Amino acid sequence: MSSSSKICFNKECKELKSERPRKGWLLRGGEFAELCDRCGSIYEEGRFCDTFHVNASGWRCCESCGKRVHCGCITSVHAFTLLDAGGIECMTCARKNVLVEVGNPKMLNDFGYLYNEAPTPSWPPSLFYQTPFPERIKDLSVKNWTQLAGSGPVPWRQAPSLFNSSIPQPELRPRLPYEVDLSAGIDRINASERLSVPSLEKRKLEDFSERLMNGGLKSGSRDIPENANAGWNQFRASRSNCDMQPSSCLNKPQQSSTLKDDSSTPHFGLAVSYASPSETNSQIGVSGSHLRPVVQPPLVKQFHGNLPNGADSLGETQVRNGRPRVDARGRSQLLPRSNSVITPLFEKMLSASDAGRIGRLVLPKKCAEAYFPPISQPEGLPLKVQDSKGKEWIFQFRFWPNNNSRMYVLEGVTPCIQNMQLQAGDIDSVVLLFSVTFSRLEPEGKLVMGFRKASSASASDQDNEANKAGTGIPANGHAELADPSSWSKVDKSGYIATEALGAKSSISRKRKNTTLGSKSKRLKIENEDVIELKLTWEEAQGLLRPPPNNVRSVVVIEGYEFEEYEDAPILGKPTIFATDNVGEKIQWVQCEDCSKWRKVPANARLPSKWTCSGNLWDPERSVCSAAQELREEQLEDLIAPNNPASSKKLKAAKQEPDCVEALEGLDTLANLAILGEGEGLTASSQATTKHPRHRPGCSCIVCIQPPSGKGPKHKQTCTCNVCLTVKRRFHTLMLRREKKQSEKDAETSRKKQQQQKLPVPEKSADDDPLSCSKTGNNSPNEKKVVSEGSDDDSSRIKSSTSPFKGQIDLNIQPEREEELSPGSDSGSMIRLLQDATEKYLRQQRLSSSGVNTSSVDNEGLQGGVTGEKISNGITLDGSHQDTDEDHHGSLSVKASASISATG
DNA sequence: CATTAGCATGGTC
DNA sequence: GGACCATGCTAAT
Repeated sequence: MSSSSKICFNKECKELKSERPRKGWLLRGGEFAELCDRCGSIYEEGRFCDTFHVNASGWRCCESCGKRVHCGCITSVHAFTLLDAGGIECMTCARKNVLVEVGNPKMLNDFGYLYNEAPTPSWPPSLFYQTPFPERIKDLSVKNWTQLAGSGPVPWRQAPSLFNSSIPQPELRPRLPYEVDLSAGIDRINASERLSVPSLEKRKLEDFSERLMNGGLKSGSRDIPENANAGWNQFRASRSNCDMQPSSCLNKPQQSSTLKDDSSTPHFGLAVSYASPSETNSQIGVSGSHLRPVVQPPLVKQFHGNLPNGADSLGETQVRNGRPRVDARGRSQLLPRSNSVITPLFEKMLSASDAGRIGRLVLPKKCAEAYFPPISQPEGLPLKVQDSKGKEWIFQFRFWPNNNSRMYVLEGVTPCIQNMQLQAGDIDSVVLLFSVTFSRLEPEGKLVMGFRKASSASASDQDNEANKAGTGIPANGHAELADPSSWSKVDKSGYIATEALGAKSSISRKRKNTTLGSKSKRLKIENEDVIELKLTWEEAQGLLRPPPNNVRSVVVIEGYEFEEYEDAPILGKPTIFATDNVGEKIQWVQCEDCSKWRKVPANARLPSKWTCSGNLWDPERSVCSAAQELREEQLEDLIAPNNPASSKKLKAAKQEPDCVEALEGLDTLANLAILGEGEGLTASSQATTKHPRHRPGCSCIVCIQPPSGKGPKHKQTCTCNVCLTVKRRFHTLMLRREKKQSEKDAETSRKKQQQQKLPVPEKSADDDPLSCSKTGNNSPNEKKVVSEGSDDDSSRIKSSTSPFKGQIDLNIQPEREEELSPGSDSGSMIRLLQDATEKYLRQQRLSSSGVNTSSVDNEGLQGGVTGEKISNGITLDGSHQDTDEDHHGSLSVKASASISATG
């Protein structure tokens, strides 16, 4: 340990360190070299090698600028990057080159969201080093992907402001040459036994360098996928797949040759990075960083809070998503070392044809339309996807017309699948044992693909999967994660448990009769146990605690403070997070001895063996003899939703997610192994068949989508959930807007009237959007519209100025806002909107003399919707760019005119 | 002839 | 019966 000596760590220097030694480079041991002031300054100025290693070997010249760079010591390890073609490049040049590309705003255009392989400009030098810089270059170059993919602007997802990061550019000074892996593939957190794999240690040292600070703290954008599965060094394989991934290869100016072994030995980001900013489980504000034993996730303190976007992004996401909070929570849990979040999108069991040589992966239509860029041409577009190893693939995302509908496929997946070692030889097992998952890395919008091992080993041992005692955690399959060679076989994506079950059932069925396969292949999650598993994922995150010795050192990196622990975090005492009656976050913990539940602060970190005596917060209840504060029924309420046994009742669905944050389930940790990709958490209620994360009632873009295909799928009188939802939302929106507008009008009118000294008209007429013109509203802003087909004079509808000035997102899934374009089933949605609009107008008419309420949802919807068009006044603006007439442009509804009456 | 691309068919929900 | 999707089939390369 550098600190052990009082002498400057620089062996060329014999000076004593000052009281506060200057920090130098990161040592292999995870500590920083402590230097004397002079050396520290020299180091910081980047002159260390120039000063002390002048005569040392290892000097090379930058291929770009010719500058001499010392490549032979730990100090300068980050000062250069290896070029595929040989030679090295100083980081200045490397960065310059990268940034030039990265900084290209065009990357953010159109497909930037997804294809932006957007390495952040803030890539730390170390990344270049550790991970073959060339790889990064490749990534960057893949920006061309935009063009590849770009068959036109496809606002599927807005490009994140990756390049607007306020995060300061890292200095080029060498730093943290080793360790610190924040990436912490959650999936890999799991079992410690894996951690013990000897080889891992080395790997960790060599591969996991400072992702924590660099990747995690700064860029973050690229981290998750890696941590999800491996690392950025995995790209090499792409070489062998060049033919299959033309773009990828073409865009790869440089290949990493020096690190290719990396890919063969996948990362084991054992470190845990748990930062759950928003989540209530404050107990773990940990993020892993961690140095040392490969196995340990160091805890990073305040990780999120310090992140530029961390919590915010999450919060925003939650808000914007408008999804069940559980989802958000799940996501928040998956915030390894950065503010990036992986949003599980969907998964698909691999079918024989998917895994076959044809290389076509059939995508569930709804998912494809919901989460992939809209495509209007059958040819589709190239889709860049990063696999769990960090390797990038480009698939052709396209569709085939099929029965007036579309059949979406991803072409060119074979190499990927093969690469994942899911390869044939046993296609059957591939089909049966794996599923592919798709997630989106936020905010980058990058598509991340993962393979999940639905079942481990051969079908014969599937039984093990059934051994999901309580938590339903597959008994096996995780150990494999520890084995690099098999790593790729195991997916780390979230829904493992689910898949395991699904796979299991599919396996058994399929083995008997392949024709039955499709049934099980469907993305259905109907086993309650699965739900439990997913819940446990969250739980697991709440179980990490600082290691017993709690020997920590605080390291400030890039302005962020990290707590580093020598030992791996331990699994803490399972607790139940809740909110007490005064709204404070607390957690309930059970005494090891008396089993009574005690209330402790939410941020209390409790040892796994916690007893009442440890109740420092409530002296009165610091002894087992003290009565339990929590009543049994209350306890049940708390536990039930999360308790595997009781969760079967799906009580969780009724629970306020905020109240119960975590629960028991150490077993879950094992599950973490497979929850790698950051995917994982799911809602507490049962998933729908449409989306693993979605529950009945979910109104996300996927779930709400009307059956796709051509032609109206929903009649105007349809009262299905989708229609009702759309209508309701639309209605609500209209009401709101109208109200707003009315208020404005009222204000305007008042002013005007005051000016004219005219009697103030009935306020209600102005304030109430529902007050139709009958009331004699003379608002100057009032516009009129003929409600076609109206058969009564009540058809006068005052809507004042356009309630729809802007676009209306009926999906209330902002993340899809930009994607609501052509490819989707917007046609149907438009129709629904029309219906809703009509409904609304009708209601307005009908209730013209009354005050409308917001509870109109259904009644209004039920009643006589005619086929009348709302072409008057309201423009349903669908830019019909899709060749498919049913795929209208967007869902945005623009009512350019106000609705008014014509009598 | 092998492979690929695209469409069609049929099973399942 | 419609929608979805696995997969078969065939034309094209």
